[in-house]
Amino acid sequence: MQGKNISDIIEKYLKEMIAEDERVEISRSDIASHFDVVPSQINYVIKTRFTIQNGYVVESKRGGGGYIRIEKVKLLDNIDILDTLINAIGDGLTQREGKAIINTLVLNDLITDNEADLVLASINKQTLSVGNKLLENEIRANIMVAILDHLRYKS
Amino acid sequence: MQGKNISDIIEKYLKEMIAEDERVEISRSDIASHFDVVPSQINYVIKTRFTIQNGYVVESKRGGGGYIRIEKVKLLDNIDILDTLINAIGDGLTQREGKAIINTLVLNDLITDNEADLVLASINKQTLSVGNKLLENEIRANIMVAILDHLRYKS
DNA sequence: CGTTCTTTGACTAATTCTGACTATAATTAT
DNA sequence: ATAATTATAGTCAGAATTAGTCAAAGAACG
Repeated sequence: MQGKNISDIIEKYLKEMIAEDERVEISRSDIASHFDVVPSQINYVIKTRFTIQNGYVVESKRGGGGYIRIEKVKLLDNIDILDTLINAIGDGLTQREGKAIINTLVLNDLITDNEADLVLASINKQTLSVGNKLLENEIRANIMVAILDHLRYKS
Repeated sequence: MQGKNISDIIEKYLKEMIAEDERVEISRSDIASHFDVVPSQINYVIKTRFTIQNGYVVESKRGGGGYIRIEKVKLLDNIDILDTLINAIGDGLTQREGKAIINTLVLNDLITDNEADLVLASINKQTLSVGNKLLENEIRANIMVAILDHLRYKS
């Protein structure tokens, strides 16, 4: 698993940093030049090895003082149901289906009533009205998946 | 909110002043020379970090004895601010502006940290990515307004 | 062999920094 | 009073500095 290619080496390097600090902020170009690879390879490493499924949350900022921040989060136990729901969503979700999912989340104590109300407001038909049913359902699906992904861990 | 770029440092400095006094009056050129930047950088810092979305109101005066006054507003005292925010949103909202608003809502105890995280996931750039930035910002604006409207009914 | 994973780089996007030019208010000179 | 001068702050566009995307080429794997 280690050392076969440069991506694995960079992965190991970053994970050693995170093992110490739980949260790490890097400069993409610094890491890239340290390992003598093109900067976009850092994006590749992050996209393939620091996913939320693996328990990592990544944020970044461009411009002067820009950074990539990688944080290790603790995944919760209930994630099977989340995977199931995400798979069911696919790339489209109607309002009715969305409401059903939110209901499930409340019943399983994954979100509170108040949180459910906010999510409902977000995925509401009028809120997402965009003159194209297919696109609307796709956006609703994206939002729902983002929320389910967030529920994978505790902040 | 780090210290790698000078704008963040100036932001932090000003917020420390405001933390003490709730309202602060500065001389643009003094601050600029204190941090050794051009004066217009102070405008940049204010425009990007002390907006109404961030919960600040800024007034200024030119000419002799001129100043820039920054004041932190409280949503509780001032429920009109919700309308002001909705107005400011108009028909487009960037991710950055959205984050600022959500942060302000948390600081004013209108939503919890968990609720904020869910809303953040909803309005995230990746989530709303639809290949058209104008449309993306419009959807984000719709979501944010729906949330703010919901909050108004609750209180 | 064909498939999947890795590497590369050209192009894009976001954010910050800078300076020339503009606008406004107070003070001083006529 | 009015005009000229001085002292502030504002705007805007371009340069500089980061990071992101995407697709094609190359390597490894089965």
